[in-house]
Amino acid sequence: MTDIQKQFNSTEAEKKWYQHWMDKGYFNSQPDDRPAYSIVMPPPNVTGVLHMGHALNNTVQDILIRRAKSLGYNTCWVPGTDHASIATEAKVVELLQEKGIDKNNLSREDFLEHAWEWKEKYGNIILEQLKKLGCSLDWNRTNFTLDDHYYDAVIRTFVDLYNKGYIYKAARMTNWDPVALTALSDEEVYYKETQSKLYYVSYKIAESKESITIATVRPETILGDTAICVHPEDERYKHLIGKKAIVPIVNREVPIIADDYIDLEFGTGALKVTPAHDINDYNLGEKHNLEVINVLNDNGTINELFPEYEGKDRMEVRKIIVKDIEAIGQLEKVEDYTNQVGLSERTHAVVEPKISMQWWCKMEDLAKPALEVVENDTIQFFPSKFKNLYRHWMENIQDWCISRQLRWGHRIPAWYDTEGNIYVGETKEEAFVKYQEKNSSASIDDLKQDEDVLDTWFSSWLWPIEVFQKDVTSSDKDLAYYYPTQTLVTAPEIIFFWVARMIIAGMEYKNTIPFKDVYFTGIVRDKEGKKMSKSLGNSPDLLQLIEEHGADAVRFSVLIASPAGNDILYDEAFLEQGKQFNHKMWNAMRLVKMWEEKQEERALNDIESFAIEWMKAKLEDAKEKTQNHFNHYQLSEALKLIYSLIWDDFCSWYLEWMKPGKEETIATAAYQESIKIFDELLLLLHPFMPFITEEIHHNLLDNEEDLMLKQLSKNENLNKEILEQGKKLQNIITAIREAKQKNQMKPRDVIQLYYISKDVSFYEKTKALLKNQIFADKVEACTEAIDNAITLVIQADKLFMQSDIEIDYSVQIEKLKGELTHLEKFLFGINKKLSNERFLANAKKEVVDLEYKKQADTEAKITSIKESLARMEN
RNA sequence: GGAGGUGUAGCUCAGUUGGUUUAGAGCAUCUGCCUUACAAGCAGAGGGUCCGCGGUUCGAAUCCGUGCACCUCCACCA
Repeated sequence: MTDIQKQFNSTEAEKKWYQHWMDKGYFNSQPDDRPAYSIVMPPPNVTGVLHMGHALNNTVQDILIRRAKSLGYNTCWVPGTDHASIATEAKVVELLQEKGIDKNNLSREDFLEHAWEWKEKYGNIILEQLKKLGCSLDWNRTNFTLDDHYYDAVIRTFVDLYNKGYIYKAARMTNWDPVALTALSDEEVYYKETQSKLYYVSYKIAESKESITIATVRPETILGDTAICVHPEDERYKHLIGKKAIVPIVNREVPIIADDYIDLEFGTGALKVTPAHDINDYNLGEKHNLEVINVLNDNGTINELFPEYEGKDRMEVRKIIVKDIEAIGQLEKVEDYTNQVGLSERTHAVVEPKISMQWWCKMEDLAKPALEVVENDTIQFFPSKFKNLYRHWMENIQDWCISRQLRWGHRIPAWYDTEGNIYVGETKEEAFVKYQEKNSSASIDDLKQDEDVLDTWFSSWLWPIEVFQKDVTSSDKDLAYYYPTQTLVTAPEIIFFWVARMIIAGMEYKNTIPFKDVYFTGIVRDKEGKKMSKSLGNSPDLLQLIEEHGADAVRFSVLIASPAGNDILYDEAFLEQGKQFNHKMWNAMRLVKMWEEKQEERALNDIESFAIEWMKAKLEDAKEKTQNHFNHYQLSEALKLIYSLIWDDFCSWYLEWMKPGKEETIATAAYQESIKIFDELLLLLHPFMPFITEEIHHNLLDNEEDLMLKQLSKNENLNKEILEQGKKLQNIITAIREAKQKNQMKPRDVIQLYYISKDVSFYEKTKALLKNQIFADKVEACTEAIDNAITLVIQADKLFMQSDIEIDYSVQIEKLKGELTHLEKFLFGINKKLSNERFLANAKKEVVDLEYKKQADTEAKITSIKESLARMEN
C-alpha cells in the first residue's frame, strides 16, 4: 500500500507504457493463423498538425484495434502520410518566398530537393504526435505516398488505365487556381456566398439603332464574348435572333443566338456568352459552334490579346472596364447582388473557369462495380445514410481531371515527340519503343516528358492495397492476409475524394472490396456549434490538452461526446469528467489493495457471496451489451455503459457492499474475486483508456502479463435472477435512504425493518447485506402491518421502517398520497384498455397478459398503500 | 434549385421491428452528509406539450402526411 501513489500520474504512465508496448513489439503484426483485423489509417497530409478531428478519428481506430486484439484477432493498423501535392507545394513555395526564392527560377530538380528537405524535416511530426494519444500503430509499416514502391505503383496504374482506354488527354473547361497555377477537380472547389455587383451593359446591334442589354458579374470577361444568347420564345428579343451584336470596348461583332437554356426571368433575359471562361457558356459554345477566346493568363492577369489591359489582374481590370464602359455610355446600371463564388480549397483564390489541356480519367464504367458493392451491403456504411449520398454521386459521376500543374507528386508518365504525339509508358524507354514503332529513325532524346503531376487522390486511392505490398518478397503473403481491411474510419467530407475512389481501385485491381465497413465520424464542433478549424482559432491545442489532462482523459472526452454518425459538440468539461473517472478508478484500486491486509482464509459470508455473484452477472450482461454496441459502431454508447458499470455498479454498489468494517476481515476468495472482476472491467475499458487501465492492472496483479494482450473471456450464461434480486435490493436501500432524508433522519441512524413478502428467501439471503447498508439492527418478517412505522411499498412487498427517533409521518403520508393518485390514474388507463374489445381482439397475447398483470399488481399496490395510509393517519 | 439529415430535461444524447407499471442516462442545478478509497467524493431530489398540426391504429416519442426551425451535401442563374 505504501508504494502506491495517492494519485494517478498520467504523464509518467503514458511514457512508461507506450515505450513498454513498443519495446515488446505489441503494435507490430505479421501474418499467422489467427484471423486478421486490419485498418489503414487515413494518411494525414505531411503539412498537417494534429487537431481535434485527428484525435477523434484516430482514437476511434485505436479503440477498434485494441478491442479486436482483446477478442483474439491479429490486428494491424498501418500508419502513413500523404504527399498532398497542392498543399505541400504551396507550403514550400511560401517558405521559398520568405527566403527570396521564386519557384519559377528553380529547376524542377532543385525545387523537388527543397520540397524533400522540408518533408524530411517536418513530414513526420504528425505521426509522432499520434504516439502521444496512445495509438497502437504498426510503425514498421509506415508508408508515404511518394515512397519508391508507391510511386511505381501509381505510375503502373496510370499506364494500365491508359492502355485500357480510361485515361485520355483533352482540352476541357477546368477550375483554374490562378495562385497555385494548376487545374483543380470539382471536388477541390468550394463555394462561398459573396456580395457582388451585377452590371447591366448594353450592346449595340450591328446595322441598327437598337441595342440589347445583358447583366454580368464579371464584366472583364466581356473581352472574350463570342455571342449573345436569348430565349427562343422571348418576345422582347425574338426579332434580334440571327443579327449581330457589337461587343463594347473590343468592338467585335458576335451573333445573337437562341437557346432555351436561358432563364427569361434573370437579369434582362439576355446572356453574354464567353465560352472560354464559364462552364455553361462553354457548353453553349460547343452546341452553337462558337469561337473560344481566352482572355486570361494562367496567373489570372489579362493576356496579350488585349494590350491595354495586359498584365493586370482580372479583379483590377473588372473595375477599369466598368469605368471604360461607363465612359462610352453603355453602362446602364449596377445592382448589388449576392452570388456563390468558387474558391480553391487549398489557396482560397477565386477559381477561374478556364479551358486547358488536361488528363482525364473516364469514371462511368469504373464506378459501376463500386456502386454495386455498396448498394448490396458488401461494404457497409455507418451510419447508413451516407449510402444515399454515395449512390447519388456515383450515378452522376463525371470524368476525373487527374493532372495538376505542379511538381510535387507523381509525374505523368507520358512523353511527347517533336510533333507533339503522345507516348505513354512506365519508363522513357518503354515510351521510346512505341515511338520507334511509329518512326524507326527516332531518337530517344526527342522525347520530352509531360511536366504535370497527378492529382494526390490518384495515389491515395491505392492506399489500402499498396501499404501491404511494400516490397516484392512479402507482398503476396501480406496482401492476401490483411486485405480486404476491416474498417475504414474517416470523415464524410472525403467520401468522394477518397472513399469512393478506393472502392473503385479495389474493384478494378483486386476485384474485391478494400474494406468491409466504413465508419464516418462526425465533424468536431465547438460549444457554439462552429466547426473547429485552425483558421477560426477555436480548436484547442491537442498536445497541450494531453499534457494537462492526460491522454486517457482526452480520449474519453472526444469519445463520450461522439454519438455514431453525428457531429460532436466538443466541450472541455468532458475532460474534467474523464479526469474524475481516472481518479475514481485509482481510488477504487487503492481500496481493493488495502484489503490485502484484511484477508482471512475462510468461507464466503452471505454478503460476499451475494455481491460477487451479482457483480459477475452485471459484468456478463455488460460484456454482451458492449459487443452489441461495437457491432453497430456505437462507441460512445459502449463507453457510457462501461463507465456506468465501473462507477455505479462496481464502485458505488459492489465495493460498498464488499467493504469490510474496521474490525472485520474479507475472505481471501472474496478478495481474489474482487481483483479478478476489477481486472475484467479494466480490460473492457482498456481500448478507450489504455494507459490508466494498464497501470492499474499492473498494480492490482503482480504478474508480468500486460493488459494490452489479455483476452476477453467468453460470455457465460447470464444469471438473470441475481440481477433481479440486486435490482430489488437497490430499490429497498434507496427507498430507505430517501425515507430517512425526508424524515430528517441521519443516514446512519439505526432502524428496524419489517417486511411482508411472498419471497422470504430473498430477505434471508440478503439480510446481512441489508442490515449493513441501511444501518438496521433488525430485518424481520412480519404477518401484519406494524404501528408507528414508515411504510414503503417495493414491488409486491410491504416494508415497515421503525426507529427510536421521533418520526414525523406527514411527509411520508404526502408521499404515499402522491403515489396513490398516480397509481389510480395508471389503473384507470389499464382498465380502459382492458375494457376495450378491440384491444383484446387485436393486441398480441403477451401484451394483453401483461396488461392483466399490471392491473393485478397495481390493484394490490393500491390496496396496500390505502391500508398504510389508514394506519398512519390514525 | 435538387437531395439527405436532425428536432426528446437547462446542455449533450439513449430510446432496438408501435405496447414493460411515472419516457431514460451523463453533465449542470437543488438538498443532506468531512461515512477510514475517493469532497476530484457519498446519499437523495427536482426538472419533459418527446418541435406544431393532421392522419393510420385498440394503442404513437416511434409509422404516414404537412408546416416550422436548424444542419449537411450536390448543382451554380449569367
